[in-house]
Amino acid sequence: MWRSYIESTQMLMDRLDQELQRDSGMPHTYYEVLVRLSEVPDRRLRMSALADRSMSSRSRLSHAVARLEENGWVRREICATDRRGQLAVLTDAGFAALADAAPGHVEGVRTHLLDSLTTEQVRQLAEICKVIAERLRESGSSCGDDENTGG
Amino acid sequence: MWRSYIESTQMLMDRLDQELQRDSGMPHTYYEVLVRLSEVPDRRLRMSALADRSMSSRSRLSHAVARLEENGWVRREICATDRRGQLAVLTDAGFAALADAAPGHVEGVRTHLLDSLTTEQVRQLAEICKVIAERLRESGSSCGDDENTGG
DNA sequence: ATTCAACGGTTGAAGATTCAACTATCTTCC
DNA sequence: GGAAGATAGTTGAATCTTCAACCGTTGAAT
Repeated sequence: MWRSYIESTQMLMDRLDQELQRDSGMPHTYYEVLVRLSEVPDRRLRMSALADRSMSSRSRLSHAVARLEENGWVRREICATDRRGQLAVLTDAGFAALADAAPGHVEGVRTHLLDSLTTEQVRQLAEICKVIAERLRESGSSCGDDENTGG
Repeated sequence: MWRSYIESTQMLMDRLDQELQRDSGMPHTYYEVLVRLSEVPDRRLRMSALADRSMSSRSRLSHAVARLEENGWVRREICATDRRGQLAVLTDAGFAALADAAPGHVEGVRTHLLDSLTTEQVRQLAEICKVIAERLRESGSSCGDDENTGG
């Protein structure tokens, strides 16, 4: 069963990543970043909040935003209330790029995942994934990169 | 539902990868390569067969085996029947490294995945994953890297 | 006000993955 | 035998991820 899990997950993600890369020139993880930003009021989010929502380590996000910034899809702003903070802001160009990439990606998800399953199975999978994520979050002493408390 | 899928998958894999890296100094993909080799008679496999079984692109495997070879865990042999072919052979040191890493990894899978689910859910997930993988394999015009027919 | 630990985020190097050539061998067909 | 094309696998460059160290800021205790 674990074997099946690895297999299907790896293949599915590789496929979607490939399609997304081909169609929009960005990896799936970067696409996720844009998505999360697009869903939030003002299309801006603190780096750490964005990292959490996109299941990314802080340093990964830092690099990712750096690249998205080069593309003109995201812009950084300094946080007013906390001078350590940075806001990642989705630009209009970024929103456009997302709007451009989304339909194809959604279609891919449908084709490669949803269409393979019965309605009942989709329901089951949703429940299963929810439980797994919750458990991982509970037991999750570390989700980011630098969790070192000792100095 | 897709959201949950991404979330749980990403978190689960990241976690297991992290644990495996910490405990055995190798990423999950490399671990997979060793596993597949260990399961096969003579512990040796053609590169392409190994790539298929470990859900890896050919070039990824090539790099992976190069590194595993540096570690002394895998060795290459020339294929007798096809001089283009290479055999990847699991060394004794490689088998030992695998035997050393396996229990912790299995425990991780149990803790982070199986223990979160009911018996029924495990059964459901197995079926779901099987279907997804099958579908992807059917529709899979490209699993490797160089699928170019023109040249 | 000063000190010190914790927080928020970045950076550079090392490791891993992808992409697009590329070499060498094998197969097919004439 | 020889040309054309398909196969097996490798390589280097570019990209992405991780790891560990780092800097500046904030919060809390004194």
